[in-house]
Amino acid sequence: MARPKEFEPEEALDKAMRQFWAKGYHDTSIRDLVARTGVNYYGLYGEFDSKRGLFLAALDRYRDTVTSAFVAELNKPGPLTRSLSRAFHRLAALMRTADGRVGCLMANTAVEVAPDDADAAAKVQAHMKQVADAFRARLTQGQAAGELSADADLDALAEFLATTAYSAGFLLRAGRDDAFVRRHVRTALSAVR
Amino acid sequence: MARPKEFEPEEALDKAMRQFWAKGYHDTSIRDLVARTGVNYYGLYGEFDSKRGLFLAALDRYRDTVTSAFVAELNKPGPLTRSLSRAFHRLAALMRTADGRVGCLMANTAVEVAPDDADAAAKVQAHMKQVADAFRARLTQGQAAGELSADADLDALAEFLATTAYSAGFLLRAGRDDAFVRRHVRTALSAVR
DNA sequence: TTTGTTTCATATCAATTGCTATGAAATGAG
DNA sequence: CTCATTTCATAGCAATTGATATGAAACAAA
Repeated sequence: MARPKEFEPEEALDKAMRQFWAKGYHDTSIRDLVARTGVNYYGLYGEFDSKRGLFLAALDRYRDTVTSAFVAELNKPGPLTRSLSRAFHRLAALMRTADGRVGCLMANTAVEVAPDDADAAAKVQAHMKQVADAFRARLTQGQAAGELSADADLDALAEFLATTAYSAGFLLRAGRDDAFVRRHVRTALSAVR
Repeated sequence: MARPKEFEPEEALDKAMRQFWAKGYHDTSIRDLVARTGVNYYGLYGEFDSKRGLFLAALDRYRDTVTSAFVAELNKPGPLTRSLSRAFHRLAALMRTADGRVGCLMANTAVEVAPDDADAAAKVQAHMKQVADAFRARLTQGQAAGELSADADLDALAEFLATTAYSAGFLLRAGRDDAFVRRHVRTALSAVR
């Protein structure tokens, strides 16, 4: 018994996420978010409390969509080397959106807001752990299959690959072309043996 | 025949650089810069034209001080492996300032401002080239000394190491501890052979 | 249709932004 | 000392910020 909302919260959150992804937190205003989501102030504040609340929700959505897609790609069957290179290829695709080469929202956030926002920092940390865990699981599986030397330090390699993923996002956002990023990843993967 | 300035331009620029380094561009206000440098609006604008002008000048100063120090460390005599690991150790020290683990100003700028500021982007690009060139020169020297396989792709390795340097800055800013960064660098260096 | 509730569109708020103007203070030339 | 010049300290500017208030519009229950 009331006027219905004219927006889908998930859809609005997705659009807000893309805005933060492209422009960062400080350079995105509420008015930008209103324009991009098509949701007015009332709806935005009613749903997310504040600009910061919306941002934190966007980080969660990023984890549930982009990060998940990457991890899923990594878990697809196939030989280890092919798995890794395919996952990084997918990563590059994910970081190239309609807004351009936006990189990784979590990496961008780690640089721009995490030093001054404990909640954002916690979400970034959780994300990094999630990615490193996914790599570690895949490496463990590969080691069991004999695709990796028995004495390889899986923890170190997993964290290294996770950081390499962030580097790829950084390079794309910094304007390096796909070939440059591909070469970087190829060199990094040469450490996995 | 006039009132003398009460500040040293270089010294003020250095303080401004550290402010941008710690807090980024958008989250630093002119008032923050006035407070930190001790120079008033008149002096700041007379010397640097605008907030953006001051920022661009700060990027130049970073290149001339921090980047230079890193490159100098890399060029110190010694075996290749030791040179590299010592350079990365120095890097970690440079990225830990009185403001905390601030990472690399150029990397931070690449993420936060470069996508929307061509001049800043150009300075970041120049910095990346400078670092990669330094690594390439050191690798070439190492290869000549037989410390590196004859068929090693020096261009790829140099860019990889440059990106690894940025990654180290990223990790520090993201809050990872020194041991984590050290391990990452060690794993990365295993690709240099 | 009436009424109560919720959302919409927009106006408005105080605070902050980058930047400029203003007058007092500090110098050295005459 | 006088005075022109430059810097200092601070007040002020319009514009933008995050956030809220207000009244009209859109529903469903009665």
